[in-house]
Amino acid sequence: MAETGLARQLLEAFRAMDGEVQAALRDRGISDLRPSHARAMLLVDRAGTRLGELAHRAQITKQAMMQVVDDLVSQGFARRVPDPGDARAKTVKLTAKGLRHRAEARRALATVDARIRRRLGDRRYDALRLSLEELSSEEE
Amino acid sequence: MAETGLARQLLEAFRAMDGEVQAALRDRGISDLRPSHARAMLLVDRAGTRLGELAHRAQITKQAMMQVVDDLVSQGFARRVPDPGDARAKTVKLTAKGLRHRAEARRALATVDARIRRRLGDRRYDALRLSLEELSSEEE
DNA sequence: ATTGATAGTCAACTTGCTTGACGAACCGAT
DNA sequence: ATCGGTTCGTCAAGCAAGTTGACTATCAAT
Repeated sequence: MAETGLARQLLEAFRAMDGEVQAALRDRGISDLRPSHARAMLLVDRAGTRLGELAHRAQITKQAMMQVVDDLVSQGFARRVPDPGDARAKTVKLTAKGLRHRAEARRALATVDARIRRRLGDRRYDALRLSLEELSSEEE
Repeated sequence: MAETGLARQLLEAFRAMDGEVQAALRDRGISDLRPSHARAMLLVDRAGTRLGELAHRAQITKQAMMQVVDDLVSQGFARRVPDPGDARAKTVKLTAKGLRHRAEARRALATVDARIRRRLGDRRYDALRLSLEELSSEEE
């Protein structure tokens, strides 16, 4: 009866999960970090990572990543330090506060993933992951 | 190595598919209809459907659906006709032009879904659908 | 020394939503 | 009959997560 296309179903599933992630973050006392910002923090290396590289990892433009990093910086979770080897570049590093938040965020994300894994069972969860991967990596 | 969370993977898969849908629409000469608007058109009954009902079907607020319908109306794909039985209400109906476009849009969406079904195989496609449904319908 | 690519950034815009506030019409009970 | 609450569409504003375009400073290689 729904006759919903696959695309919409993907979006709905994402939104449902994103809601769960937000709740999981709140449960851990992290209310100042949206899921998207939390996920961005996971991409930052301990030694610092350049903006462009972060953008590449997140599959968004560097300008978009700039705004995310701007937010993280203004919240005191990250700072930009000049790259020693390249005067154009700056590496993004997490502050101590940022690292603490990231640890919690990582756990929150893992919790939600684990909950879903339990809900679907290992076999179906893995199958889902694999199918999604195939959907994403499609170029013609 | 990716260590991407499931949520992000869902979003990426959605974006990939949405891109394919847009391309499929363009291939059929429909460049004035974004995927989201195309999907909204599919929700309109032939006899006309109320705004609130459309919003309910699309799982968005009526205000959000208003904007979609505004667009469709200003593009000449739909019109608002007063509901005979309720002076508050208006039903949204597709124009002839809207119906033609919808037919094409429906084919475009079906084409993409079918392509994915072929790519994954019936078994995996159905499993994917089922898993996604379970992810969406989760309340606690 | 020039020339072209690369890193970050500023600004403006887009898409697909949300929340809040309303007036007009409807409906059920008094 | 009419009052109070609910529902319908709507106006207005704003937000989240992106995009595109233009620009500067630096770098790397000829």
